[in-house]
Amino acid sequence: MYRTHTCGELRLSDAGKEVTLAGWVQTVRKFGAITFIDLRDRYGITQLLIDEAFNSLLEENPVGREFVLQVHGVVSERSNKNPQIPTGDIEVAVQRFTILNKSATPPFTIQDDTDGGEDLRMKYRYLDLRRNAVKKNLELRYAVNRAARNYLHDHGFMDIETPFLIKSTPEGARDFVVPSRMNNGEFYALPQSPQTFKQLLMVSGYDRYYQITRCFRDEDLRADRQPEFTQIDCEMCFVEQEDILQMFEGLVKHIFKAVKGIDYTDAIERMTWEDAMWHYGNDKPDTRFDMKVANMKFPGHVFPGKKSPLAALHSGFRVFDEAETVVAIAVSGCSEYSRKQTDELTDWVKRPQIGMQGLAFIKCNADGSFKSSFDKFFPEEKLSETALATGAVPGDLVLILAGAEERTRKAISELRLEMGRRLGLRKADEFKLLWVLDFPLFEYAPDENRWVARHHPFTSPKPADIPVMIAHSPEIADAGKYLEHPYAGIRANAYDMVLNGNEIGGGSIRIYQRPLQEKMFAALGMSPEEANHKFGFLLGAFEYGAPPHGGIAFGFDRLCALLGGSESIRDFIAFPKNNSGRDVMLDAPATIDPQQLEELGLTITDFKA
RNA sequence: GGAUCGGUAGUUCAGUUGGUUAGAAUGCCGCCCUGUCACGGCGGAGGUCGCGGGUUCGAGUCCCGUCCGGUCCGCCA
Repeated sequence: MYRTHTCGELRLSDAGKEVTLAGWVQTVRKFGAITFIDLRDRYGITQLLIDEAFNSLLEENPVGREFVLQVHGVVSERSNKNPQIPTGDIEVAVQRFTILNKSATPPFTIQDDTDGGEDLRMKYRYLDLRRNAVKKNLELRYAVNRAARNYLHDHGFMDIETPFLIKSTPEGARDFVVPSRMNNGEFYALPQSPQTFKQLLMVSGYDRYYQITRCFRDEDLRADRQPEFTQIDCEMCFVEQEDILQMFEGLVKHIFKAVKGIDYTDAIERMTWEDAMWHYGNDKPDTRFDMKVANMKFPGHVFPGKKSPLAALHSGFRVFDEAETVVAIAVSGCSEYSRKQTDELTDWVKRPQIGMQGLAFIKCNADGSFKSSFDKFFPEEKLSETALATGAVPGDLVLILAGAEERTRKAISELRLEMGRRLGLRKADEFKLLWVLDFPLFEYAPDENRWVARHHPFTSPKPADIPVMIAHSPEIADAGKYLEHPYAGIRANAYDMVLNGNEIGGGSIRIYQRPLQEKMFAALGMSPEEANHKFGFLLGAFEYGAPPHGGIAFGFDRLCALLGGSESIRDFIAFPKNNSGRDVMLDAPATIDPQQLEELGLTITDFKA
């Protein structure tokens, strides 16, 4: 037996016990004749005391950081206690120890506030994982996993594994591709999600399915995007949208309670996609703070039901008059911004990533007067009218952006988030959930001049919009007027769950009837032959009693990161890839032997050796 | 595919207008220290300034290229 106790469990009540511990050396503190060693394992740190009588042991067997020790000794009360650690009342007076393994000096310190940079920590990830900070994240991940499984199990969901070696479908993200040795010249693809399999399981009658499983997408990465990532993937039979919303609202609340101890008792707020775009310029708004977007001017067909408060306003200010869209936000308490500060904000919106030409502003002074960056074009009552539309009060700074609809709306959304951040309105310990509903079913792809599925091609339209889809063909005569095509107004039976401005889950009620699925493929520009080649198995399954069904998938890594208060998902994945999709520890991807290539019937024609 | 920031001691970083021998902290090594827990004190070792080219009397510093890493845009049904 290597140990009788872990390094995290001994307390004052254990004083006098003879124990054996095993672990890693955190630090060695030497004081002439006596030496303290902090011994660490997954469970904590226990101080070892090697006193005068045993000091020769240490001289004969020098011990350094990260050495693996087995020690035998007696638990004793410390004369100087350390209230900062759970084992701080005791120490183990060592009588004998064994160096189970030596360690080279680690390239960075194994501490909460390590001196190691990201790159180095990834290269030596097995050392990084010894750090408390990373360990806490993996523990949180496991807690979320367990909470999800418990909830889903309790609600009759069954975990069923689906294959990783499947067929490539060029719709959507790029596939990772795996060559087949036994079928030369042919390739598997790794799943972007188990989507079609879970739908087939519904056809098979497994009416509540879940899987916490890996998905693969060969697209460029971000702090919150990895080429392989984990989803909590769920599907249910005989459900409508409302059933799904209820069930998974419950799941997320259960996770909050189990993992963070948070009672999220309010019903999760719901918002249509159109309202999200209208009020926040964004389909995943951060609703922790208000600062809603005021729409001064916009093309009517984007928001057919909306009226702009200042649509009729003719300012004589060309920046506004010639813009497709004018939007504004009121930033609380910032009317005293200096020229330097407003210039800095202007530079911020001019950055290529935002891409605005400039920034107009109105200072709503405390005395009720207004001062704007475009005073000579606007009489004061129009400034007041504009400010009023944003809900500004004296002391506020109204920021106005003008330009092309899509870009401007995106920019005001970014500006809103940035101002929210600067004003400290995006608190890491506050959690605000939101359902976004009624997404458009289709999106227009200008470069291909066709409709693409905004969610995926298995998403059902809103029942009310199905006749529109069936009645019209997808052809777009004038690409510039695609918004006037009936398909632009078709809404999807789809829903996203948003947490603090991050999409953490999304799903839909699926199409389950062959004719409608065929119509959908046709709407996406797929010929019947093509549809049959790619998705014949699904169309076939729909011939044999497919039940109504729908589901949702949560981004597990991202959910964990958000619950852990981090923007980056890397520290919540044991062995993540870097920004270029490389595993710097394994140095993967890598070339393979010519023999392997030959077996696979592959020739590399163009690569930088 | 694009933008942007960075690459200097094992590590994290500083390095002025281009100017003598490139610094700090930490880690590492040695000596001292009987109550530390970020121990402390003294001493020491440690550098191809990512790589290649250019400008210059002179380059860590300026220019061009390239590689690596971070962040973002495009992309991610």
